[in-house]
Amino acid sequence: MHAQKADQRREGGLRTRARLMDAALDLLAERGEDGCTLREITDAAEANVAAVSYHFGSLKALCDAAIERALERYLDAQQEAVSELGPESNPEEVAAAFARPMMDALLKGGSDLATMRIVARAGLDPPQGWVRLRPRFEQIRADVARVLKPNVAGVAQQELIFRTRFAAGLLNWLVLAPIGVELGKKTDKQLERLLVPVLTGTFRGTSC
Amino acid sequence: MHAQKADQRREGGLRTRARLMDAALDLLAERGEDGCTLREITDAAEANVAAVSYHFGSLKALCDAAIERALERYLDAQQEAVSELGPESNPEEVAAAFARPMMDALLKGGSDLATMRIVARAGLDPPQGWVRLRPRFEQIRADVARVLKPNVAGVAQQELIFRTRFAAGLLNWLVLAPIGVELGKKTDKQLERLLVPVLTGTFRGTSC
DNA sequence: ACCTGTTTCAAGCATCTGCTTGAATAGCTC
DNA sequence: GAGCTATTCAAGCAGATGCTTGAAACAGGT
Repeated sequence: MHAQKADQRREGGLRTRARLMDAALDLLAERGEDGCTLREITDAAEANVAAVSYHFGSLKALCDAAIERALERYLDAQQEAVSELGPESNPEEVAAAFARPMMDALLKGGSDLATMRIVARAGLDPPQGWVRLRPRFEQIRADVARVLKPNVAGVAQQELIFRTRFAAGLLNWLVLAPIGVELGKKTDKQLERLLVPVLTGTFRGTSC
Repeated sequence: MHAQKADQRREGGLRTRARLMDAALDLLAERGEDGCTLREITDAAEANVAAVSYHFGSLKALCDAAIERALERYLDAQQEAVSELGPESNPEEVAAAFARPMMDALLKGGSDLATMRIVARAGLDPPQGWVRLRPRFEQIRADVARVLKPNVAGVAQQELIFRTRFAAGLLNWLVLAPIGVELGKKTDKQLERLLVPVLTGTFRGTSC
């Protein structure tokens, strides 16, 4: 193929592909994988139904791609927030860092919140590419538990990992529940004051 | 109508109605309201498709009825568990009582777990009859917050109600998430030892 | 035996589902 | 212009969806 510029010839194609992706992201966040139809997506993206088959192969493939992108975005944000913790961080700081991506999404709304809602749904109903991403989730939980350990007396590492999963579950539930949208109208500080103590308590359990 | 026994003539009809209800409960718990079809339900209930229209009017009406029954079952169990708390109960006892219905469902599985899964889904996506049941939910949260108040220093009643909502959200997430099924294989004591400290921490926040 | 009201059933209807198809459109090179 | 390739489009297909229909089956009462 003597077409170095063959892919550039039609940036319109890429634009359609991106619009489909964005539309899928929104609808997946709203209604989940079942419940959003091919025609809904193409209508929202202002594209023809055949565009999905052409660009992604199938509706399922498009959804998988959108979900995987959402998961990766979340992992990146979460990893960055947690990586700023030092070995001397107390449980409150860990909770604040851990909740940061979800809180930002709640406050900002839009496609950021959509991303987090997809992540939360993926936690309830693990998608195709879950296996590939799971190590990253486990790594983050292990990191959090390691930082937590010195400051939570008499609780085994394994149990701290469980508590981290519960904390993540709580945040996931929040972005999916109506109360989450409600809390998203508050200010950053208000939300933090409400959420961080709860997560701190989740980490610490009955040991103070 | 001179038919005092007209309703008794066909108890078979009631049996079909009940089978439809049970099948709907199971499928709603598994897949949610979207995602379970008329034919799936009637196949599971070994009934004809027309039976749904005949007994309930429509698929939606059947689902609404099943969801409402699940919510009422949950509210009864929750209310009973919480009512046994006294004004001197500490946060740990409150947490244990509050989590009792969900923990029982996880351990027992079957239609009890199905009921709780429907409740959890209803919390994320409030159904038709939510308005009618909401006061009972609010009453329970207020009761829990009132018992909690004397033992959680310096936290406003309103914030304790929020924490109770978070605690409920955590339990709801648990019955929907794969980890919940996993934890259901443990013993009652093991599950309690794992869950109650976390919920206690959720209630207490950073104040011990 | 006949009637009456309740419940079941097979068949079918209109609509929506995901996906395919063949033709049309547009940019690029020559 | 012609030729090539990438993209878009209207139309249509087979299957699934919720629901309706008219007939049948059945248990009583007369």
